[in-house]
Amino acid sequence: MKPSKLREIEMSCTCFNLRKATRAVTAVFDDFLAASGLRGTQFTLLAALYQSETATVTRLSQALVMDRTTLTRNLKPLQDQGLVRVSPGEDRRTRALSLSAKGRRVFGKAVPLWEQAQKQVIASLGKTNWDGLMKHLHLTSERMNPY
Amino acid sequence: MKPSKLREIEMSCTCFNLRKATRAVTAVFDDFLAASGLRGTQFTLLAALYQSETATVTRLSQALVMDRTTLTRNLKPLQDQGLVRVSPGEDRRTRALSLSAKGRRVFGKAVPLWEQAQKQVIASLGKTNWDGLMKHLHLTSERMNPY
DNA sequence: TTAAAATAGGTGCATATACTCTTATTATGC
DNA sequence: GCATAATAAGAGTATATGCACCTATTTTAA
Repeated sequence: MKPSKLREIEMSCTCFNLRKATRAVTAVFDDFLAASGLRGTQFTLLAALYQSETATVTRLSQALVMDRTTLTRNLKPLQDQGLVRVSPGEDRRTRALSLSAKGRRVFGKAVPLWEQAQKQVIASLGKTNWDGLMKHLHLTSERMNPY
Repeated sequence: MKPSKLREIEMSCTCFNLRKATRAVTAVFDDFLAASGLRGTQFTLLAALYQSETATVTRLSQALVMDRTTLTRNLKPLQDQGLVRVSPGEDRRTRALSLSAKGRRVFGKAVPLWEQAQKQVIASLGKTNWDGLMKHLHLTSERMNPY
């Protein structure tokens, strides 16, 4: 295998370059959100639960387009910190997910931090490039997902 | 907090949308590469090691722009499978990383599978959109990374 | 030359991701 | 009404990610 070929793989691999960019952006969000005690991923979960009256694990995982079992694990630390409550659902199979008062408080404090992170990322890229990035990310999620 | 605000967070969060797209694309690559026994991330590591004569953990982590300790953990299963060899380096501090014969063989078999995955992703997005995605990902990595 | 700083690397801990398998419960078809 | 399908969720296992901390070396500077 030629060296040029290998450089091409690194430059052109959609998976690698997505993961690399995700690592970088996640670090920015985690830094800004640190003061709230939340990670970027956790902020998303709280945001999704903030208004929902009817969240269950399966429904939420579908809404966020993530694996159900991944969501279960991601909810664990939020439960442990008392931010998310898990109560009996409509069914004896289902569990209702909701934010606790503390969860709402923490999320409320985190929103301005999230806005700062978002602002910094947009400023770093320039608005036009950021718009382009988001457009392509939305398209990618749409076209890839078998859901 | 208004529902519209929350929907906006989900639609506009750079971190969430990057992670979501990454999950989707990673699944495609992992599926195609499954026959080789490699994950997308592992394929990248083997590609980087394929030609390198002077790889060490730190140098490779810098080349791939990933945390050094993450790389250490990611190399572990490849070592265990006998694909990557770790030998004494120039220093008594450093360790030299290289592909074993088996590692080269497995990587060689995986390349066409990677090409299929890549082709499918490009086809799903359309070449123009894929070009746009990659351009924005490269830009994002450049602008975000403090390295 | 030797104490301090820099470098290379690993571990502990915690979270993020997802496949497979299992259990419990509900819904369906006959 | 009951056997079977489908649904909801958790556990086991494995990889991916990165911070804080630690050890072992090498380099540098006084």
